Amino acid sequence: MRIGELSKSTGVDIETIRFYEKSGLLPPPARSENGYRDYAHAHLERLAFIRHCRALDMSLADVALLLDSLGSRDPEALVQVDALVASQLGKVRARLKSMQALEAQLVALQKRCDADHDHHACGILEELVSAAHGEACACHPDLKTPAAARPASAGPAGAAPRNR
Amino acid sequence: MRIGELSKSTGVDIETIRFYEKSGLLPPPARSENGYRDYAHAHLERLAFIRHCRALDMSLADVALLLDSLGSRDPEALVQVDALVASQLGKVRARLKSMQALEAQLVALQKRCDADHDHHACGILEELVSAAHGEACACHPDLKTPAAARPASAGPAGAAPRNR
DNA sequence: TGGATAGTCTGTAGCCGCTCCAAGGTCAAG
DNA sequence: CTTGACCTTGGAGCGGCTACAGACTATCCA
Repeated sequence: MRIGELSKSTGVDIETIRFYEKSGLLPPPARSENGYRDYAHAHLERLAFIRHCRALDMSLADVALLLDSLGSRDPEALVQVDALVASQLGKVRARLKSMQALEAQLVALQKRCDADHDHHACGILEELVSAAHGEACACHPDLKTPAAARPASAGPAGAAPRNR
Repeated sequence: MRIGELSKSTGVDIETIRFYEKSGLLPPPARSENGYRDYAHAHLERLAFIRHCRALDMSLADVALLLDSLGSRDPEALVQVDALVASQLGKVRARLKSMQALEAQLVALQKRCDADHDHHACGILEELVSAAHGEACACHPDLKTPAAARPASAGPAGAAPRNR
């Protein structure tokens, strides 16, 4: 099975497949005489597994961990799998919460604009500017005091720019 | 106002401030004799504006657009602002939807594991593997046929790995 | 037999939005 | 006079791809 076939049957881009190989997630396949990669069925399975995990928004590092657990008979590995899924769920829920706050903020912003539609200026920009002044704003009431120290880790539910 | 002060009063990391300057979002401030950056109040406002937009999960490119609109009296710019907020809301809602699907999938996965706790193997891994086989799985029923062509743009609600 | 087209190879660079580091300059307090 | 806090520049690194360039191979049709 050549890389194009594998790509088509999994829906994973060719470049991405090679990228997975380079990063050690997908073992290097055999090569046919012409140097083309020659994948076995196991590769397809493994690749599908990877994509399934990625669809669950796991990091590639986490996926690598799972793949290790897959191979081992070690019962401790299974505990790790449990923990990984739980932590993943936690992450997703946290992000979900902040996205919901975000949605509300955007809706507020949009309403503000509709309301001001006949006036001389767009309410949205006014709103964003007044936020910059540190005044209370419809969409971001919790940011009233810009000088306040931010919680060191994991910002408020108000969806701070996500870092790595 | 030196960069440290600005950083403290906005909660924005010093490195990030310099990064914004480099990328043209924050205009280069005056310099005092020793070469230190010397910010005016306008910079603080602009920086707060940027962070507010980032908190709404807008891209820096979008923020740059908004900042342009801020300066101009052009009524067309305001239409653009409208559109930008609307599209942002659309993006957030789409992502929200896929995150919710994702949550459900993870919960299903977790349940599967609890159920199998006394058995010889962890249900989670079995589940993920069976997904790789293309069998129906509790958490990802829409991925039954891996060979099926994927919708070209914007994958199913099932939260495919997000691209740019 | 030749040429077009499609597939594959390697390697490198770019994207976003930061974040961190090294190596040095500047300044106030003790 | 040293210590320590602050500032400067430039460059590299993160994750997870994505997009090249330039070369080779394979397959088709005339």
